[in-house]
Amino acid sequence: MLKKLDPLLHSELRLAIMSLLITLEKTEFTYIKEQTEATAGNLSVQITKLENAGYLIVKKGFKGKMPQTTCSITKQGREAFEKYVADLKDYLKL
Amino acid sequence: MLKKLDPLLHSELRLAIMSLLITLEKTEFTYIKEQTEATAGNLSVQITKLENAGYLIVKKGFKGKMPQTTCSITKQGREAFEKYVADLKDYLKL
DNA sequence: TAAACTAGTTTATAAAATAAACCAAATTAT
DNA sequence: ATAATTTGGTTTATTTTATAAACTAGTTTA
Repeated sequence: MLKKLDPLLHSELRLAIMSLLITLEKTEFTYIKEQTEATAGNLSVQITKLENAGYLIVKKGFKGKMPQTTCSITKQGREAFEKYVADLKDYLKL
Repeated sequence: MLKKLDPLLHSELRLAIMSLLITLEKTEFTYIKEQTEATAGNLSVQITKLENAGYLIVKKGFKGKMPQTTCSITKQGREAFEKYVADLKDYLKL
């Protein structure tokens, strides 16, 4: 029987965000925006969802005088990602 | 850069349907319903979407006196599934 | 022959994704 | 100096999607 996929990760943009974070460990909002080609609004919403789930943490500071938001993945987020990959493999026949 | 995922396949239920069809080649509606634990209504809707996209074909007949709907994957469906798997691998770091 | 079940479809509702509008401050041009 | 533009976002509204509820048509069982 196929496992239920984590609905929080089964979203193209959120998966892309997590995919970046899993290799980069710490990433700026603007960089994620560039890489994913998402709109800022959409990105903001999806990052907040991942934050609320405890999959990443958001730090707000400044780079020079400009505001800067950085995200980093949590242990919980990493584990959720790995579980998602494992669950999905059954669907993909991998 | 991450590839855009086929939105038709990036749906848990539709992916489960395609996942069944890709190995079984021909499958009854009722069997898909059992395996996926989806409601009949939801399943009917999602099968129609896959049919409209040309990813599967639906045949209606009878098993004894009872109506029977069977689905089978098309070449196009198989190719779309394979492309989806390939695209998704980048997200999953596989 | 009435009640319950099978095999679905259609339609309505809930949830999710996305875009549009907005805000505050910084930078650039006049 | 100040007006216009850009940066870095958030909030809210709209669209899309997923899901569930209600319905249809016929069959089997009591």
